[in-house]
Amino acid sequence: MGVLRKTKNLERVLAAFADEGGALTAKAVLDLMPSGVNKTTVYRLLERLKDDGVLHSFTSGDGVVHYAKCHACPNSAHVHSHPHFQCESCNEVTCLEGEFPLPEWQGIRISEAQIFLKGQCTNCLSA
Amino acid sequence: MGVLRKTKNLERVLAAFADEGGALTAKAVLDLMPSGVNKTTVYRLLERLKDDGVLHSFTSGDGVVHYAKCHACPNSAHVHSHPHFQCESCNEVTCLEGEFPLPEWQGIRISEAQIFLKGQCTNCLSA
DNA sequence: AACCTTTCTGCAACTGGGTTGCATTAACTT
DNA sequence: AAGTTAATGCAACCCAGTTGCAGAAAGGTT
Repeated sequence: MGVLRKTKNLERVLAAFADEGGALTAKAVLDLMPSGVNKTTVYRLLERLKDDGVLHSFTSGDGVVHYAKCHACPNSAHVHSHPHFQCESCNEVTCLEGEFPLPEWQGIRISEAQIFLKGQCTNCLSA
Repeated sequence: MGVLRKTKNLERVLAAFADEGGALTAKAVLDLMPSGVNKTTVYRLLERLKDDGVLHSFTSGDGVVHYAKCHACPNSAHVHSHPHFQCESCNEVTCLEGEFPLPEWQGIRISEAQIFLKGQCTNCLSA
């Protein structure tokens, strides 16, 4: 599929991710849209942007799907085994840069790791 | 809360986890119960067993909640930062023994890690 | 045994996130 | 401006999980 037309709603979604450095849930994106925009539209836009490699999605520890911009993603290899992090104080969810060293485990072969960390972010630590 | 009475359903749930070494979803447990048992009952039993420290729950990479027996859990300290693993061939979900070394990241303090790995399990590798 | 109390269970209704089909509207092409 | 096709809104739906309540089963007491 992918995005083919530059609509108002598409620009608004992109603007939302441009402003926010972190990750957003579908509901958070919907709340940022003007009232009247349907949730189906938001879900479809997020899905399309994912297909296009503009966004990637991941699931936070409590099962909520988050979307974030793809920074250094060569469109060819979308690995996204980088960890995601949620601050327990401000609840902000962010992508941590850099790949995570895949752990070794005997007897099994690991091909993919989804790592979700919780703790205190820089801002909240110094506050 | 916690479990107070030894009912048929409770024994059936415990039996399900005794047979399966791995983790089960609420739906999987419900499917193992005799027809007529209500899903609400299963959800409540799982919740109670969690409160009692018999089971722990975690979310797989795609946001599905799984339950598994607590092996070496001192009832006092339920950390469960051990990784969970899903075989991409047989789809079995298991707990990997041993704690995972919490990664270091500069600027933030990490207090909790949820790690979900995918790959090939021992059985499927040798098959 | 019968009786009483409390927990457990089933039911139905509901919530919340997400999806689908279809008719309408808006974007791009010519 | 007209035609094509994508994007949108809407309503209805699916699925996992929750809630309130009435009735059934456990366990204790006599």
